[in-house]
Amino acid sequence: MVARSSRVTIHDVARAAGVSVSTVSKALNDTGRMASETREKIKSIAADVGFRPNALARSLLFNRSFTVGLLTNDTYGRFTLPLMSGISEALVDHGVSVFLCAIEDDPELAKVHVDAMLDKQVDGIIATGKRIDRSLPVDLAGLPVPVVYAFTEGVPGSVVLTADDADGARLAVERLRKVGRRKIVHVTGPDSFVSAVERADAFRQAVGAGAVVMHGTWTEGWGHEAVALLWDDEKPTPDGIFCGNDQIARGVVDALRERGVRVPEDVSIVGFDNWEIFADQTRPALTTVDMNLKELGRTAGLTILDLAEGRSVEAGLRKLPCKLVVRQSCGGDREI
Amino acid sequence: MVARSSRVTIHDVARAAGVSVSTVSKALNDTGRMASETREKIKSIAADVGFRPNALARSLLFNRSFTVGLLTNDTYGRFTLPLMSGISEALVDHGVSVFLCAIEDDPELAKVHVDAMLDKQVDGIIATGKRIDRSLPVDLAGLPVPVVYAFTEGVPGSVVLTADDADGARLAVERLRKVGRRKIVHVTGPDSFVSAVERADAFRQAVGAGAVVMHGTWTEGWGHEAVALLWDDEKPTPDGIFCGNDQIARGVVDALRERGVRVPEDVSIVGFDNWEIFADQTRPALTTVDMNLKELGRTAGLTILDLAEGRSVEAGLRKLPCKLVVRQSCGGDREI
DNA sequence: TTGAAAGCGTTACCAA
DNA sequence: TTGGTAACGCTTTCAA
Repeated sequence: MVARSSRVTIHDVARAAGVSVSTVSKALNDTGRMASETREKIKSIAADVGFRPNALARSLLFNRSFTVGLLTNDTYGRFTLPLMSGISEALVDHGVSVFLCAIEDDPELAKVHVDAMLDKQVDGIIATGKRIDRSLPVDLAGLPVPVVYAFTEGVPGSVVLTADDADGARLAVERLRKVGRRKIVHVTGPDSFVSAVERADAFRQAVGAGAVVMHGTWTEGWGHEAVALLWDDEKPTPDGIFCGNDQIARGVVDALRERGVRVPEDVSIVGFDNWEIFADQTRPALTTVDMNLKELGRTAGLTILDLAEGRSVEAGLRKLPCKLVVRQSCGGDREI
Repeated sequence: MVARSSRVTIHDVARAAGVSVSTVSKALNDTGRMASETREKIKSIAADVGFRPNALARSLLFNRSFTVGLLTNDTYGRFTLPLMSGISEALVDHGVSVFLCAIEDDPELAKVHVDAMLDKQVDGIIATGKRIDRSLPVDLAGLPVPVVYAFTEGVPGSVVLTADDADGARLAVERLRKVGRRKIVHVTGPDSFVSAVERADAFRQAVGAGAVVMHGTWTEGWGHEAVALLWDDEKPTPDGIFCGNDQIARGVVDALRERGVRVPEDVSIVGFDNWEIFADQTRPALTTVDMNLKELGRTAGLTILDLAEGRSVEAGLRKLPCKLVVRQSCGGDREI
């Protein structure tokens, strides 16, 4: 047995207006030719009875569901949420909604979700994760819908969007230089992360000969440890530290305070990520690199839309610029 | 003009199997009567050609989209993500997908999203937010689909799910008592939050006469300040502090360390939220109350499903129990 | 045991 | 200017 809808259909509008269903359709969609009087009358009646077309029926007809899937294994949502927000913002104007699927690192679960999305005829899938050099635990190649990878590894020949790590590193060094820092070191995460390596390379290039890069973990603890290594040494201490993320920066700032080293008077600190919960609560608040994840999301959304609507998009890795968010940890925030 | 699907339809299966469309449907759905040989043969052919029924078509027919909407104004996702994860986990087994809509505090945007969800015939809507005593900027009453409120204020007569704040407070005090603490104070957020008040009331009841509750902001800074107030006083200092969230707890722990007060040897600390990024990184790691948001999400998902499938659900506010996550800041983690 | 036909709600084509 | 009809992909009823 088939359930009955309790909602207002186009038939109801047609009956109320005393015209045919096709006339109503044409009136509401501003298609076809008809007396503008009739059109207006129908529109007003439709509004009165609260008619809204059933998107499922239209989707079936157009073979477009106005729906995209967002697949993520970033459980904690550090990257997914801003991305999601950008995607949604870009697509809502086009009437497109977003299915969010959290797949952890479970290939089975991932497959279930992908199948569910395909069954529901999503117009495209955006894949995202925690790092650019790891792929999701599911093969998205050869799907009957377009796929865009954002902040996760894509298959060869696919469209991949990510933040420009080198650009971020350059922004950080540039800022440290601008406030007069000359002995700058980089304290960052493991060199098994492509992001860490790209930032480190750009850092070395910007700082020049003798650039010091310290790889560790992405934690506050490593920030403390790095400060101990730098200050318990005989060598001269740095006057600027570029940290690979805001957690490390937080650790560095706390460790320096405990040693009586003033931030930003004695040492300037720049973080990475602009994770506001850390950046704002650190004393002093962190000047940090923002990866523009929301903008990345917006771009991903528009790209998947282009693809879904048959416009061609250049394949390959596209790096979007970062921006620097100035707070107090670097100094110069008042003068500049 | 109407676009053509490039996917395998039931017609393709019928053609390949040399039977009619209706026979294929019956075979695959295990309905109707037919030679089990035929049925198996059709099933195998369907699998071979990779047939998956178009969910849109079925939805249109059944008037069930196997889709629910999750509406949130919790931009930062502190509460939304675990909730979402629970919802998704509970519903994926039922073939239900989740539309996530972030609406900030924009009523216009909220309406756009709600309309989009209704157009897409969602089977129900779960509304969630940042606090139980504020409602979303959109009226969800009188919608043609069921609504469940989770962690946000609902309209009278609706189904509202939330964490049991009093239970959380009791768990915290119980733990502090268990490790031998006798002079316990509660440092928490503003008394304009119902959650803060409910926890404080339960705290007072558990601790008894002379219970000290200090209201402030939900920040690390307030944690520092509270410690200053408590320790710069002439009065005897507490040996246990129950904090209203993990950020306050972090501030308290840091402030105590700076004063040379040992945690947990001299003072035991219990936080609230189990926000892992704070709880884990605090030294010592925080023993804290977990609101079981994932479980709350699971319950919300199953509840909306009940409603969508016509089963009746008791209206009103339902409080789900919290749990204590033991780390090192309270002590007793090894003995007990 | 199988298949033709109607119908879910909508849009588009063509005839009136 | 308007309306009948077919079609989107599927399930179900009813007839063969």
